[in-house]
Amino acid sequence: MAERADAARNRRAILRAAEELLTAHGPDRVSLEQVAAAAGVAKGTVFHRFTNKAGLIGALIMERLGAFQQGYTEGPPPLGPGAPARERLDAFFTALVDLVSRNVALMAAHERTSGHRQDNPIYTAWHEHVSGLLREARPDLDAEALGHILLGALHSDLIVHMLRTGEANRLVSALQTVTAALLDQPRGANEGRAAL
Amino acid sequence: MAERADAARNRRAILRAAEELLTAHGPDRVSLEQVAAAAGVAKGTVFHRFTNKAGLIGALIMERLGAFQQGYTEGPPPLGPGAPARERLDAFFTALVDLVSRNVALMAAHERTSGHRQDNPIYTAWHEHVSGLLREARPDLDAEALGHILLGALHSDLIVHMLRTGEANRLVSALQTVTAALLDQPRGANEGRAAL
Amino acid sequence: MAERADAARNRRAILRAAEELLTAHGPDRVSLEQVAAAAGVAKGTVFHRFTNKAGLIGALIMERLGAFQQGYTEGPPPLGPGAPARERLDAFFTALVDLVSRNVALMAAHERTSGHRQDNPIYTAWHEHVSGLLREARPDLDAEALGHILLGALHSDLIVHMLRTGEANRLVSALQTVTAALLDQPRGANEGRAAL
Amino acid sequence: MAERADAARNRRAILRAAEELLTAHGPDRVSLEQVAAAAGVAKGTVFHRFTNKAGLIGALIMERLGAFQQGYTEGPPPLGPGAPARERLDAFFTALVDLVSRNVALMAAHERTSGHRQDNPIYTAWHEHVSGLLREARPDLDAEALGHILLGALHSDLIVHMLRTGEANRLVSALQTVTAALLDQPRGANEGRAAL
DNA sequence: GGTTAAGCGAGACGGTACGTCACGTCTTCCT
DNA sequence: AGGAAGACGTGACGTACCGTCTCGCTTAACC
Repeated sequence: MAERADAARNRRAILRAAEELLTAHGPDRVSLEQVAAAAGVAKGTVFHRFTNKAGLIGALIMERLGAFQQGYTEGPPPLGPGAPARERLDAFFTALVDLVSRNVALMAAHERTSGHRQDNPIYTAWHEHVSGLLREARPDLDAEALGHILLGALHSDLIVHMLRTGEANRLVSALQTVTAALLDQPRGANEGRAAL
Repeated sequence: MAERADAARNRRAILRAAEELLTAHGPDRVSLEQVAAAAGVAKGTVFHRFTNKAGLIGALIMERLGAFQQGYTEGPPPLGPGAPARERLDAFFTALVDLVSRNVALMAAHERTSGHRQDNPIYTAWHEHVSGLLREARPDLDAEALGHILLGALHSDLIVHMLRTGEANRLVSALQTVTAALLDQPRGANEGRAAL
Repeated sequence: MAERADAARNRRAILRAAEELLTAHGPDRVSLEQVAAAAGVAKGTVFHRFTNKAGLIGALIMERLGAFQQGYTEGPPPLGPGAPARERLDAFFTALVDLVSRNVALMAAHERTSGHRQDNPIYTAWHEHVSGLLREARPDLDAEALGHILLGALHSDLIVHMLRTGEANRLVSALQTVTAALLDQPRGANEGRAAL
Repeated sequence: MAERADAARNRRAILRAAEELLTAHGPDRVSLEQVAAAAGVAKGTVFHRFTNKAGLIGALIMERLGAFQQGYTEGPPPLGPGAPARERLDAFFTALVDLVSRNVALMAAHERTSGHRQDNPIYTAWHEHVSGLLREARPDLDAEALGHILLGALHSDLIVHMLRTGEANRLVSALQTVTAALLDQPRGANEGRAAL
């Protein structure tokens, strides 16, 4: 059955109210009752729709980041397919740091309320993308583990820390430094040490 | 006045009880009332001693990680001073991943209950150590940002993820791959791209 | 238009399910959703048919007590017309206590969910019957008020209490004692005190 | 430990607020949250103190009816000891109808939210009083059952019904008619019929 | 026997109150 | 006098139920 008209209206109202309150005060200072009140809706409705606070924040995140998914899978190069791996990685991190920066509050809320990052479908997609590109350029490296390390730089804590001094671009540069170093590294240079 | 005997006894009892319960069930599933009960103490005592849940977990962490501090600042090489930067970094990450792995539950609890990582004295010390060594070996790189990225790999989420498949050593290897790549990278190789 | 076949089938199924659940667990422990499920029907159907919980229980009561109505208005003596008032009253209370005893759970449910007893058509009919007979035998008494008092003995609480010890017949006896005392009382014996 | 000062203050505030709201709107139209708000207290406090709505109303009833207990057990005749049973019964019902009339709303609330009347300590005390006096005057009757019947007249529904027309005194008169009839009835008059 | 519109069934939905839980505080008692 | 004890106040959470609403289906009456 299609979503009822009033349901859709309330869904939007709740998301908008949640977005505003969460970005303004942070997830722990906002109760779902406040969200409900701000949306002009009863508390039960919020739970009915989004199960709990994590669900609500998750839906918000999806709304924000869902569109980005397309950009790096189907969009034009250098973000999308068609460019060499290194350039796609650089573009990906640039775009991602930017995206996360613009949604820090929500991301932080999400990290606090959700479980393991690695169980999150969005993170999983990002990781597959990054490790795929790494593997493409350097099949001899442990792309999976390296992917996790690189994406670790996108924890909201760190982003906030860098944003405080207005130096988010340093983070991008550093990430690009790392990828460059990895892709340029002579093959087998690290062989003997992996056994440690 | 020195700490009274009963106070010290209770302090220890609370820490032991908290440790056991937290590692068993995670921070959100354990109330301080349970901790108090398990320690054979009243709730007020727990708060009197540790202020709140974050304080209690912080004390536990300190107890566990405090000793390690000495190892990398004053201990014997390659962890302590005396070895080349790269070896010290390798040793540091090896030891740290091991340490965190053995205390994953507590670390996760700490991450959930504390504020920004970057405001935490332990993290700060780690970061100063890592970025110091990086700077020593490669003064031309942004050691500070790179330090944060490398330490990002020690988020409990990721450790847990790697431990699930018993592959924590892959994480160590990957970290060493990254440091090796960074330290071996031709100077200035990344210059032009940082401006992106 | 006559009631549709499926509608009739569902109506019966709902009544049967409601009856069973209500007598088993009491009205507050049974949701209409449970009733619907037990009847193999959607919740909306229950509301469509019976408006609300009070309506459903009311319908059940009607089903049970409706037949009795005939007994005391048109049936054979001593319950029906033809016998002296005292005997009819005795027969009425005997029959009524028995009837209520056999439907205690439903009666209790009904009392809880309906409004004032005195607004209920069934109760009204009972009261008119009883006060009519009283007035017939003793026009000098306040038959209306006495009728309410006598019928007060049929509150489910009291019936349950008496049934617990298997002494419902004591209640019948006591009621008959009261009616006998009232009808035998010398006229005007109470006159002076009513002014109190 | 004695009740803390703030606890006592809150207890009183809650009772006052509950009293006012309940008598004004009835129990089903008043939420404990409203009571809490009106009392200037958090919802949790109300539950902490009174467990649930039934508990709160029960406490209110106790407060109102507790004092009356003394009147008929230790007070001056004709209510208290010293007068003949019949006069004490008359006085008791007169006083009780008056008391209930003045607290109809609360009594109705109590009946709706509590369980069986017969399990209620106040009702039990009333019943023991009434049946004791009946037994004293007429040991040959079933004082226990008759006591329940007489007290049945004090159901709030009936009181409300009588109050509607300003005829609560008719109820008192009728009750006195019944007791007079019972006490005056020739001994053994009802013998043969009890076997029915 | 096919058509159709009114009644009916289904269950998602909005709303309200409830009771629970854990936190952190406060007073009081004990050592 | 400092520490321990636990009653207390607080507010968010998630649950349960009610009654409503919309939409799709069925069925019985009519062509």
